[in-house]
Amino acid sequence: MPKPTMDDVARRAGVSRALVSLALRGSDKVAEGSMKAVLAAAEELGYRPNLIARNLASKRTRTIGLIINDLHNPYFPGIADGAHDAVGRLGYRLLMNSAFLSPRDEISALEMFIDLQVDGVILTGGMASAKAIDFGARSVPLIVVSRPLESQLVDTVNNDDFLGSTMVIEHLIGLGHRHIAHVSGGPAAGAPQRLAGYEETMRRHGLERHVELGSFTERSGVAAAQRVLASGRPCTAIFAGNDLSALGVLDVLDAAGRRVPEDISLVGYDNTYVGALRHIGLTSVEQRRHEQGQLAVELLIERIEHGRTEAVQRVVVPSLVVRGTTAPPPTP
Amino acid sequence: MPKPTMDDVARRAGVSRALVSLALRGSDKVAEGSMKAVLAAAEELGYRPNLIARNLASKRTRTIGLIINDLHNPYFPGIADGAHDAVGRLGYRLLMNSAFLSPRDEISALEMFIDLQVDGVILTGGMASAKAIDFGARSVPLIVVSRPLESQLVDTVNNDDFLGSTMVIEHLIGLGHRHIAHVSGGPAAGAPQRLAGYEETMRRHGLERHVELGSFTERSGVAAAQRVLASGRPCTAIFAGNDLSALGVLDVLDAAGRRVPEDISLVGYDNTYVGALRHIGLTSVEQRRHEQGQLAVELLIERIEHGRTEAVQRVVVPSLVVRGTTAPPPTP
DNA sequence: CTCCACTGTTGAAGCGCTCTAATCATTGTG
DNA sequence: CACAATGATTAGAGCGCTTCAACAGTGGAG
Repeated sequence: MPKPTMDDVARRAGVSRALVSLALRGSDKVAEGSMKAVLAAAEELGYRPNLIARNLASKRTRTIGLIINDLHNPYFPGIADGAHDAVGRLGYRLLMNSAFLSPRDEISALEMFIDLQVDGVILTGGMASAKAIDFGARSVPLIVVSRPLESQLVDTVNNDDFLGSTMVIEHLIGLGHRHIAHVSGGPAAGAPQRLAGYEETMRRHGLERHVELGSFTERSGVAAAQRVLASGRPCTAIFAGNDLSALGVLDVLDAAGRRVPEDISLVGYDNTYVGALRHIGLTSVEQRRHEQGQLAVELLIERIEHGRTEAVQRVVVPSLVVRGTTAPPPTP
Repeated sequence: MPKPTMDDVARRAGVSRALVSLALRGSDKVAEGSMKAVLAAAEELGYRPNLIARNLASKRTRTIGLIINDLHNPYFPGIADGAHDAVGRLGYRLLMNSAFLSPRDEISALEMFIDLQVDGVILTGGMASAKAIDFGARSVPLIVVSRPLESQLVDTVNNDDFLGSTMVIEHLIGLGHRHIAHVSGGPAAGAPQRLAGYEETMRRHGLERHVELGSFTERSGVAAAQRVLASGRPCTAIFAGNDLSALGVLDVLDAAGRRVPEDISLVGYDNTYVGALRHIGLTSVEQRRHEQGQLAVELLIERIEHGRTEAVQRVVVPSLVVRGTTAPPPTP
């Protein structure tokens, strides 16, 4: 049997389709009696409004699309949680997709959301070109989270990566480290800012820089750490661009028999639950993901409902979380 | 300026809307010349088909909805990857949502997909009632992954939890362990089967059982491990129901100064990348997630395109991955 | 030539809803 | 008691597309 439509409900309740439409959306111009009749009829028929038809007719979807760059990265769920909370509170729906770490998939996820006419899109992390993002922003309110981006069109929410990175290096220098290597994230979201914070702070303290390229994945952390060790350059501390790559670094240090933090200190970024496990106890930087996710939804809805058009850039303040992987360098 | 519609393209190309529709979907009954004219016109206008309208008219969406039980659990991304691959290969789209670990959110995600008229839904993990799931299955082809479920309506894909669990216990017993505690997952997906495998195997070997209730989260692993230690019962090995809770157990053992595996062995389930980190080196059970994700999509499309209606239950064979957290028990 | 079978194309109906403007029913006012 | 005002309801157009039946145009068979 085909699904009941609004007409079926109308017939059963003895009213017009228009009234059913109003009643089901809780309009206050529907008489109490009619309201009850409609709700009863809908209940009896097991009626569920067809969102496709509704969206087509109303040209609104009350839906926000969330694109997660990498499902494997424990950084992102916190953002999703924040978005989920805000969306529920503000009467919207959430629809998610992943970029599967590929700029191409990222763009097609964005296009899909645009074609589905979602009211707004949140892009987290990711590496799609700024041009592609701006292009998308011409079709839908768009906000980019956890990825610093210069744009006249899209809003952004970020933690202050430069500051967070500076805090890390100051912490290590404060402990007495002079030889600090950085495993960068390359072009990944926020990585250039973290690199800049590292370089600026090292320079300010007159220390020599040592950067190895990574990509915010565990694998890249492994490769970068191997290069650090192979380089033969003195190194008493490694600042990895994110927790995930720090875990890769940790693996290599373990395998090489270098004790953490006795022989070498290690810091990550993102304060993920994995790093927080006591067994790992990674010193890291908290980004306030939940807040970022909520903020993103709120900003988006500001655009959707109040028609704001000038782009805003929101920055949340990161904080250093000191755990067991950092200590003074070994005394020679 | 409003977005161009199909009529705009038709006008510009000097053909009818119906022909544009055919051309854009690559029909072979469109003359070469018309095809080119239509594509050119669409290109020039920057036309993108409105999926909502298309879906309404065609009553198909070529979209599969994937509901992930817990974004924080590193188990699920592997399933999503598998689904993503299969979906791309078979010409469908993927849309995701999370149950945010809540049966209520799980059901509303399911309802949302139904209301959006997706062609099929994949439910991973989760704890929604079988009744609710069967109800949903009456509205959309549904498949449940990584959660054993008896149902006449929905397909399922699982690893053989009973077997996997048996392998774990046999491994521990083979190492010489006699006092093996199990941190179960309660009613969580697959947990009862793993519990059964534990109990059956222990019984068969004439060993005493020791079960502490958990819930497949890290926190629950912490609490359960504390109870194991506080119980005063002898225990040389712990089998946690999944990797996530094993990590919680590990935390407690670390804090209590119990060395793993010298004092106590630890096994997880799921073979997540976190457990695989050398620094942790958790012995675990591989579930072939990628395969499960692919299989789910294939089964779903079988229903969608070939109208299969009898439910099938697919089982993939798990395998034990021995790492550094298991060793013979300490000699007294 | 006529007839038929194609190939390519189109008009129009319709998917299930929303929303505007018009209609109907009821009440209050002078 | 006529008339305006208010409240409740509905007809109908329309959202942007697909689809189906119908229709030209072409060419080959008879």
